[in-house]
Amino acid sequence: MKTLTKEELKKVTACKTTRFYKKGDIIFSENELLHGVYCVREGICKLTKLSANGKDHTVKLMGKGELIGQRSIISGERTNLSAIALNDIELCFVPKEQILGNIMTNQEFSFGMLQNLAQDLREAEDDLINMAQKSVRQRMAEALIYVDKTFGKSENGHLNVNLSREDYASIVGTATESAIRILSQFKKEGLISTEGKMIKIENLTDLERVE
Amino acid sequence: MKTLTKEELKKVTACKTTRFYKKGDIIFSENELLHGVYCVREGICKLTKLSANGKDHTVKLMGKGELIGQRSIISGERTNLSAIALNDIELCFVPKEQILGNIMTNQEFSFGMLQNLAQDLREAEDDLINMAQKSVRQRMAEALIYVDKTFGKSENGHLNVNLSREDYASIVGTATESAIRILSQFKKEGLISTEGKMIKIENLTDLERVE
DNA sequence: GGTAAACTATGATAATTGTCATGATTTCTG
DNA sequence: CAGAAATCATGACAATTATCATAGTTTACC
Repeated sequence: MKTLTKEELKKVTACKTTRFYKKGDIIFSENELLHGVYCVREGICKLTKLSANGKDHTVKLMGKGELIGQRSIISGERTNLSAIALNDIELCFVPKEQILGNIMTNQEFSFGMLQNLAQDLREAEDDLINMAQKSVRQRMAEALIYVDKTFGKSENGHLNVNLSREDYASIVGTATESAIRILSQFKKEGLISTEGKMIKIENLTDLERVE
Repeated sequence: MKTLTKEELKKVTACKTTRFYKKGDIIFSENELLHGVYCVREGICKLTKLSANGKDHTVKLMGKGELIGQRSIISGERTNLSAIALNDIELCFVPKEQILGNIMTNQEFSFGMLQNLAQDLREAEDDLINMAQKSVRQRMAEALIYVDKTFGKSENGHLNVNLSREDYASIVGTATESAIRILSQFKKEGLISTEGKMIKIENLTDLERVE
């Protein structure tokens, strides 16, 4: 957004609206036509896809400042993922006309968008390869590290984002029971500790070494 | 490329060069800085990533008309994948200055690029979810259908692209032995037939239904 | 055309992960 | 605060997939 001129920014500000969602609310579902993009102001949401067996897989967690729905707006296709609030969140909605207009008239904005997508693509490819080549145990360790690095921890050291075991299973791509089992193992091994559903990383170095 | 003006096209044509590679040749490796993008003129190549255990995973097969390396050029990062020729191929190389120049001056070209990346991103996300949620058997069936749909078959019905069992294993994300076993099963079930390493799809309908 | 190298095939077995069942905790809500 | 609902935990077992071993086939090349 920082690539827009003052004039353009004024227009965007004029037409953007703020929306609030509660934990568990669906921002949009798979196979919808979006009318704009969302930017996360506060809170966290997940992008997921439902599978045939009723489970869903979490492709990405989105935090403050991240754009949701840009891919669909650019390609003009329906959404391939759904977006669901993981806690109470505040989004700012910008109509697609605004986005597409700026893309066609402001090269810098357009290039910024290109870089965003390039980054997302790289991440998706890396995730694909992790999924293909790493064990559930290793992917779980990486998921914990990812949540830690991306969303930080509170004063007492617990991960800021409170995900259920089911959420972790959905990120890692495994059964909920397997996720629980592995987290229990990590606890026994002293890699993490838990307090209710809150998780604290106790030994990052060894967690990074998990194989 | 069709979004360029005559003038711009003339410039691209002036600086582009044609390169030939033999089967197995490395076009570029992981973690390289690219000086331009490649467009496939003839033949097929694969984009792969090596894992810790020495196996590699194939992210995508690239055929005639497809662009390679655009992500790296746009993000300015090193490559995350390597590109390897699957048969004798002809590529046309365009220096990055040309591409970046056109992105900054031609909105239509830039938008076309955006749509390319959006498409790639969608495919990568879909692949990721397939990897997470489908069985090896199902992914193998889909790989065969993909190769059939994308690269077609010869007069006698065999798949045009001749991939080794190891190549299939790398696409599906499994051990070579598992890939061989599953193809043998498919053969017994009458879904496919083979002649040497050439594969013919005998029953597409049932292959699509594999679970 | 023969030989080495690469690839395909298949069995036996082990490791990983999923599924089902059941109970303990925690969290939510009135 | 109590009861219900959701979540977490763990065992037993089944299914899937990987690994190792070994042999047959095809392909490439001198």
